[in-house]
Amino acid sequence: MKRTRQRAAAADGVDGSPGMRTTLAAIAAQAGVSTATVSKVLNGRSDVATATRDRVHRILVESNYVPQKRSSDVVDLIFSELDSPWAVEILRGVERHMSAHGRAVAVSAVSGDGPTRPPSWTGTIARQHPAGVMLVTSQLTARQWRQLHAQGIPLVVIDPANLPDPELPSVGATNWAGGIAATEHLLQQGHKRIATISGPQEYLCSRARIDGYRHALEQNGHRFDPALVRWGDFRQEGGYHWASDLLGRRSPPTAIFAGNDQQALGVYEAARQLGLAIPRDLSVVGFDDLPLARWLPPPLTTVCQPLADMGAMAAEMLLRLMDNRPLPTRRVELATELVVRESTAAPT
Amino acid sequence: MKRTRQRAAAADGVDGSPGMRTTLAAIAAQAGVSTATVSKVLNGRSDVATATRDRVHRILVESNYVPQKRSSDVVDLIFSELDSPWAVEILRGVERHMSAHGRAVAVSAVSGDGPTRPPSWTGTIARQHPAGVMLVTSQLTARQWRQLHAQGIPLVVIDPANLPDPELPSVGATNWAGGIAATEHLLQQGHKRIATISGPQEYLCSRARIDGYRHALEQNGHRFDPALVRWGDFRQEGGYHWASDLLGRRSPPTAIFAGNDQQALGVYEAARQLGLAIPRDLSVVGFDDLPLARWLPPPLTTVCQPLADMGAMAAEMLLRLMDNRPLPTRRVELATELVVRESTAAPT
DNA sequence: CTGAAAGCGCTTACAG
DNA sequence: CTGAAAGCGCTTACAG
Repeated sequence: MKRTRQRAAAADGVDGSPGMRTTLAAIAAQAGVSTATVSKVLNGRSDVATATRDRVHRILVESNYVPQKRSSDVVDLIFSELDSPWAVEILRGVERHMSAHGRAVAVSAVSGDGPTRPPSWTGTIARQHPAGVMLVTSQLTARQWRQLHAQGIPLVVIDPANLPDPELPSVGATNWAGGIAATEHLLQQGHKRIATISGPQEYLCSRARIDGYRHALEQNGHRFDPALVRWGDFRQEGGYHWASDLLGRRSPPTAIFAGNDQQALGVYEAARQLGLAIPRDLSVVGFDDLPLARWLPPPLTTVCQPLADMGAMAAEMLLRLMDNRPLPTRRVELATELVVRESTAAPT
Repeated sequence: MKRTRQRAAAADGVDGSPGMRTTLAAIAAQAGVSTATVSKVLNGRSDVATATRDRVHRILVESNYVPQKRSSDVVDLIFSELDSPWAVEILRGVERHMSAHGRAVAVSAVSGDGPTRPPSWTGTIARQHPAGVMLVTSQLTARQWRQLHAQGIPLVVIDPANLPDPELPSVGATNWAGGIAATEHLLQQGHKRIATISGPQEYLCSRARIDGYRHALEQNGHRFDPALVRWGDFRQEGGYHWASDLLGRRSPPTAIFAGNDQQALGVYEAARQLGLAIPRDLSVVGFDDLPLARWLPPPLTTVCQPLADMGAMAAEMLLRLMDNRPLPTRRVELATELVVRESTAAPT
């Protein structure tokens, strides 16, 4: 008798109330079959009638059923793309902090933030029931967050692409301040025509960097000229494409704030093809300070974004959420810092 | 009665026979306590006498006890360092193939192949009981392999640092052929003093590349000069250090085969500081063909190593091992290919 | 502090 | 094809 309450709660699991896992017995009850049959369906045995199998299968999917086991110590780290040195920096910070706390980090990529991403990706995550989830530079609708939240899966976003909900814990960097620092550095060197190539327009960090650029210009009595602004893709290709475009103008910029280090590489290539020397003919500022930045010829002046620290901070926040420990704050922004190297100089 | 055999097998589990997991009941029997007590120790309850707790704990550790649960669908991908764009390329291939087969990839770094690595790291892995393990550029002693093997944990090595056992499945690239291709390309352009900076001397891939370099020289009637060979660290720093050294010689090389792309970046920097233009004053060849290679000023001539494909291939091999499906071969080497760009030219 | 016993979620050999 | 029943590894409320 003493177990009655618990039993009832388990049966309720089907309704998907947060934190309560659906049991095989609940599925069986709903399908009107025995637990043995549900077990067979789950294990792909052949001795189940097709009609029965289909019905059970449908209910299994609808109920987001996951076999119970002691909660895993695996935490998901989900990138939208797994294709840049940028990603390793975040991963390194996350891995270091999580492994120090006995957690494994499962890395995955949900290809493309756009239409290639399956609409139900958050559902897929929820069905795996990880101990916690970290999402990197990802679009997340309020609905998707609710879906994860309802399953009781702790979630932290790193470098959020948008801000769907002020309650959603996230870690970013001071992108706006970084945009200001980059632009003011160029202004101080005497540049008048400073162009910028930012990231995708729909990313928060792209917009913040552009706004910082604009703020610095206007604070210093310069006009913000939309003709000198391009939205890129945060890849070498985008930097190359738009730098070629900007440098082909009648009065080309003398400096380009490249939005990130990878785009700066593209700007270097565009300049090289046009026979422009950096920094003599063109100054370039990046963003991120990837390990390779100091090794480029010439070493890249860039805004350091502490990616590994952001990863570690997000990991710590997630651990707190997983243990129901309080979060000092939901939204953390780590400081960026300008690192002056040899890709910037006074215009000639 | 029908369960008797199974029961006995479970009890035998304590002896660590491959594939058989130790049960809590077996631990209890060995410790001379009830299963309830072992369970309490496992769950850190306080109502266990210290002496009992210690004894149970010792047996738990000795027996490599892992609570049973349906075998996880997580596969471990273990790097010795998680600090280079090189690592993401492998990770991308592994992740793509594994996620297509419903497996999650847990990434970790065992810091340092050397003394900083805990001697028992393979024991740590064994204790987690992952569904499978992939090790990247890692030293593995025969003893360590046996430890994992005894636990019945499938293992594949990517870019093995050494070859402890011909039975150990591994995926590499044709490093020797790549070394030849790089060197012959430079010879064909007319270079006579070709230096090389390889990776750490204890890595198989470093030695294979050097041997290819030597082979190409001797095949073409050139003398192999040890004074033109350096063992690096596969990082920018090593390339920079040894290129500075080589270029400071009385008769400096006119070309450097840099061992990998990151070291090529260091060579670029050394050349830049000495005022040498690439390729006019110095030709440089890399190895790997990281995505950034084509974006360097000038774009780097390099030997393409299909890192993502190597990751995917290793993933496929591991999946086969996990399912007890046959492996066509234990040792796979994917082809490397020279990619000629703008960092090489005839000496002037 | 300990363990017998009841219980949990799930699986399986077998009777029908 | 189905499910009652026995079983598995593990946990827990409770009696001693």
